[in-house]
Amino acid sequence: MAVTMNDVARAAGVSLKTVSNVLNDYEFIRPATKQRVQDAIAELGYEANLTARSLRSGKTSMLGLVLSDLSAPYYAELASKLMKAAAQRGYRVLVEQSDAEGSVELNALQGPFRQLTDGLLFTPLAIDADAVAARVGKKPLVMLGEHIVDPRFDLVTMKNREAAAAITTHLLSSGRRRIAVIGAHPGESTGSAGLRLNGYRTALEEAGVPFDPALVAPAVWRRDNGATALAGLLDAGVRFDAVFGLNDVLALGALHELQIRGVRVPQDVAVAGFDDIDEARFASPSLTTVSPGMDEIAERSIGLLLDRIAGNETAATGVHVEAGFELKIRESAP
Amino acid sequence: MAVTMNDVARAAGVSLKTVSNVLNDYEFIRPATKQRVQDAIAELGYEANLTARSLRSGKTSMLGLVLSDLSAPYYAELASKLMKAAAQRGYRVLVEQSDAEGSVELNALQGPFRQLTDGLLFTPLAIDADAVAARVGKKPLVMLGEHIVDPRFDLVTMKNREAAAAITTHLLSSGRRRIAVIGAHPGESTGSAGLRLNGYRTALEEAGVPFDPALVAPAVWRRDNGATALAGLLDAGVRFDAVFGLNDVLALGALHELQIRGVRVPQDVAVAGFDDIDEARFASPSLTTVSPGMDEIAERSIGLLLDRIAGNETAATGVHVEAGFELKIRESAP
DNA sequence: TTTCCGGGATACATCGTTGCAGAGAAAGGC
DNA sequence: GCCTTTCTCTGCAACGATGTATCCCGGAAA
Repeated sequence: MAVTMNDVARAAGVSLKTVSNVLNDYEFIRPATKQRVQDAIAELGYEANLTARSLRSGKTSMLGLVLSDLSAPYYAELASKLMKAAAQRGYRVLVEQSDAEGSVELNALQGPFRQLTDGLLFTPLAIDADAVAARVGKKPLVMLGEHIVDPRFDLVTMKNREAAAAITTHLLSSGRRRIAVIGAHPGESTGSAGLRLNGYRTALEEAGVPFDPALVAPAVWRRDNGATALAGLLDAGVRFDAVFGLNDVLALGALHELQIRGVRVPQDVAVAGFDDIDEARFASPSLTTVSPGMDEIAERSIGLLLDRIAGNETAATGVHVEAGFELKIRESAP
Repeated sequence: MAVTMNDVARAAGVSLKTVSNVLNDYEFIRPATKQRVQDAIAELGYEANLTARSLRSGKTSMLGLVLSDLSAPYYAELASKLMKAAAQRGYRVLVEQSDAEGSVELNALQGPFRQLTDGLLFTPLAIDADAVAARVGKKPLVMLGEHIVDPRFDLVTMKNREAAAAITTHLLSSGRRRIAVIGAHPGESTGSAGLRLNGYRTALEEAGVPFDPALVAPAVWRRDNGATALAGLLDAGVRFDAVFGLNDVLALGALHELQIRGVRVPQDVAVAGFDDIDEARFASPSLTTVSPGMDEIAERSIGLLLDRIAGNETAATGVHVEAGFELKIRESAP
């Protein structure tokens, strides 16, 4: 049996509630009493039972993080930073992998997962705003990413359009004119893929370069798909002098395929990505990409969520935060 | 207020305890009663309160996973697989990042983190077996990795020595004679670094190739350190025709540095790694490495831990499991 | 001296479950 | 027809903490 508050109370010769008061920094306790209780706690090695505390208080000190796949480098790095930011403020993060399955996402909103957490960081991929709205209870929820942009929800995101436009402009300014895009999600206009593609088109337009749909290859955002999508373009005889992978793993997969085929990077084809995962810096050649301000995203989203939980943030409508971005010009597209 | 068992009981016209019995699949309930309770549950949208259940039962249905850094690809992939394996059996995984800090590791063994979980998957890096033994309570703990190999603890690991020897032999068999090693941890003999280095030396010995300490570069296992360590060797004028990174990110960092310096891989220098992270397949050139059976490790460690929790595994001494390995011969060292 | 006030401590109920013990009814054995 | 066993369901206590209400006491005010 573990040591309980009762044991401490007995040892200190005070009531149960006084021990509780000491632990919760209640204002009016005589210093001597407080000391006695603290000594007893130290002596017995008492540790508060978090489960009991949760039951009574209704708080768990855990935040939920729903994402598709923790093994994707972007999510792994993000999760790591979120956990550190949360830990600094006394919270833990419980991760749920959805595999982009709608059913999992829905369950995360109302099932046991929700119960275990005081608030949710949610990266929806399969469900839409109304589905979320219908199921989200009164517990705070902050959207991450851009699949759902809706005034009803708090949102922390990045400048997808602007950053994609900036990197496209960079490619254009180095003389590239036929820039293939890998990782489009046809029909999508709000998600990351849609916004980044939009940024790409905006940049082309500004530069007066015509948009060629043949250059756009759809792909689910995984490394292997980056390679196959690029292979598809080459095999179809599409000609291009640059590749913009809508995220880094796609770009790296494409880079790999180019090198297999003996296409020189950046001489024959320049390659750019998006995310600036650790790996991008050390690819061969190193990958030109966009750093979307992951540190800022982690800090702000944890901050916003905790403000909602504490009731410090009271905006009736969703707060939208956009982190800044930074181009990382490297060897693959100088 | 959420719907409680009491509400369900009232709605179904049975006692609180009967509802509990239905939920816990108690044997002796009339089908009609069971049905009535289930209907009431469905109608009211009742969901069991996990916190209350935990308090009463002493189980949380969560497993703890302690590792140094979730953003390291190997750990990210492992965590992802562990979470999936656990989810299949009705458990969640709560991750704690230790940053290889002893204090964090110790706290994970006894603090709140331990309380929140029914069992621990532990990758110790900073503390030793006695420190663990002194603090580990009665809750099950399974060691992952090889920093601590001790008959007192359950352990799921990989064939570090054998696999490292196999890949070294592969390099030797392709004619390489001076194989640099990156990522050694001086003075360590039991951890992954120590065992893999040991395997390397064994293979050299068997092949009758002399061991040259100058070829061994220490490095903490991160990509950037792989690059700097390799640069150090080159700058020191050490000559070699192959590089064995003790894990993949080290090898990839080294690969990057080689390419910056214009060293051709594999023509001038072959490169091999260890872990077979997703990235290895798509590096340029693709990375020869060892797949350490991560799926098996994930399955077996979750299985073992849950067996301990359920009391199905009763061996008084630690159970040691070693997953099989497989060489992945790719372009960087054909 | 009495009254009032606020600091300092306490008792009790409560959060929503599950374990234990037991009650009542039906079924089986002689 | 009685006793035992099996089934079905119930009530109460308990898990370990916190919120509310209350009580006691010493000093200030009347």
